[in-house]
Amino acid sequence: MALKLYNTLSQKKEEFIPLKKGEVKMYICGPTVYNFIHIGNARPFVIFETLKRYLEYKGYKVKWVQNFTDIDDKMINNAQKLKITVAELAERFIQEYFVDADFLNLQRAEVHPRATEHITEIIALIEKLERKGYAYNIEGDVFFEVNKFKDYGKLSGQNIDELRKGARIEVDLRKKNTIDFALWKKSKPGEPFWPSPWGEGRPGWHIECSAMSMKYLGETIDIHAGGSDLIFPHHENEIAQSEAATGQPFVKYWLHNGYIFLDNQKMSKSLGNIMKVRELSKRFRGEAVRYFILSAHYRSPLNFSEEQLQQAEASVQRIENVILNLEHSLKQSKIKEDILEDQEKQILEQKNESAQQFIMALDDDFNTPVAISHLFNFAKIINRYLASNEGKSKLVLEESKNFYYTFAGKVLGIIKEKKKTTDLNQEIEELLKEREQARNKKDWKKSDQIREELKRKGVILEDTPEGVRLRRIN
RNA sequence: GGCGGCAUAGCCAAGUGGGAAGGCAGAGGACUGCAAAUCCUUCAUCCUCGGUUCAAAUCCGAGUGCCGCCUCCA
Repeated sequence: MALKLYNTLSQKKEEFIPLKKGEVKMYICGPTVYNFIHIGNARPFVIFETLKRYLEYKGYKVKWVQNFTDIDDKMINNAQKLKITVAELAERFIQEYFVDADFLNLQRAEVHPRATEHITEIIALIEKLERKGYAYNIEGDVFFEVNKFKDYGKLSGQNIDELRKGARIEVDLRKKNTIDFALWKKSKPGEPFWPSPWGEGRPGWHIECSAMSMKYLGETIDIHAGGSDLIFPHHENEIAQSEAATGQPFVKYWLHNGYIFLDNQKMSKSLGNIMKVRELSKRFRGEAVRYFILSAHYRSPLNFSEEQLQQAEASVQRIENVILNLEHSLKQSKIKEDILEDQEKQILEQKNESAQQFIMALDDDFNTPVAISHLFNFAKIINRYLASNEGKSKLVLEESKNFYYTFAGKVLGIIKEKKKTTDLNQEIEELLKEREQARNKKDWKKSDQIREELKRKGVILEDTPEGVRLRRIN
């Protein structure tokens, strides 16, 4: 089955064919580490990390790079405000990023390069552009001359003349053209700087991604992804500088996700309508936040609300429950080996069908909401089977469990392996025994009290026809 | 002004020509000592108006409302 992805460059869904068979090189624009990330920042990280998981599931070897922007105006301003150095600020928020990333169940990229650690490569790239006549130096500021790059605007569908008209930015009159952008910025007093052929300064914003993408992944890569707001100018400029320098296509598939809205407006730090991931982590589980993000198609807008997160919690729990139900049944005595009845053969077929549908959905431009719906479809089927009183087939239970661990766990990352409920402490064991005795005596009051007490200790107790079942509150 | 997106149930969200998926919430029922979990049943004139078609949520046209990018931004 072929994976199709919507390529911003062609504005069409295209079949995904990697440059090198069996291997995928992808670069995700990471955070500028001047503050905590918010849920809008987290969306592309979750989406494209999930895409990476899916590519791996499909058997690709994925090389995934995600950068940290650790030098720019915002970094400098915030460092000044906090009275620390830019480097200290970066260090702090890189650590904080990883705390949030772990909460979101994000796997690490193969490399997390930082702009300031690649000044040599950046300078070399600018020099190359200068040699080829695409860059010009004015008093220590180096600009990219957009008019020299004929494909400028191909990603964002803009043409140069319109861009000129629409320019709202305060224009640096020294530039040859209003839309020329900075490759290297001369440092002002008090700002961090690095020596360069053009004097002391620092890299422009766009050049770092070009330099690091090329360094770790090569001149042409398969996938470059980020939020839609990066299409212009960031990614447009990356294309210009990279392709001007190498003469090669920079990226085969450009992927962009839609925004997260809060109060009907794009969530953004400058508007101040943000919800930090750190804030959410105090009230919701990472699984639920992940589910929330994956519950809409990645290119659609997604509205943030507390209610949405609560619904996501409940939905995740339904999937966790089906796994719990399966595991509970597997521990029962009435388990059958091998022999399958017709009904059971049918269930296995339905499981395969659901798996296939799940894959088809993701193959169709990574349609996670549809994929998720198939997890629920099969949940109904398997729960129905589990609710019957007959002996259960071990094979059916195992395969079903596997289905969820593979798709909900490994691929989507919306469930984690649970702490084993078997490692109960002695106190809880005692309470369980006590309650069992009370129930035998039909002392419901005491029995209910103990159930309440267990709940306070983080264990939810459920009575089933096959004995008590325990569930941990996370 | 240029480029682009969105509008489907109480809430979320798929579907882009022929059955309106799925989740959350709600209602009723089954099971249970009670809960919980689970199962069964139930829950949509697809923003408006025209048009094309045997057939439209889906295609075309007009309109309404909301939003984004063109400035740092995921």
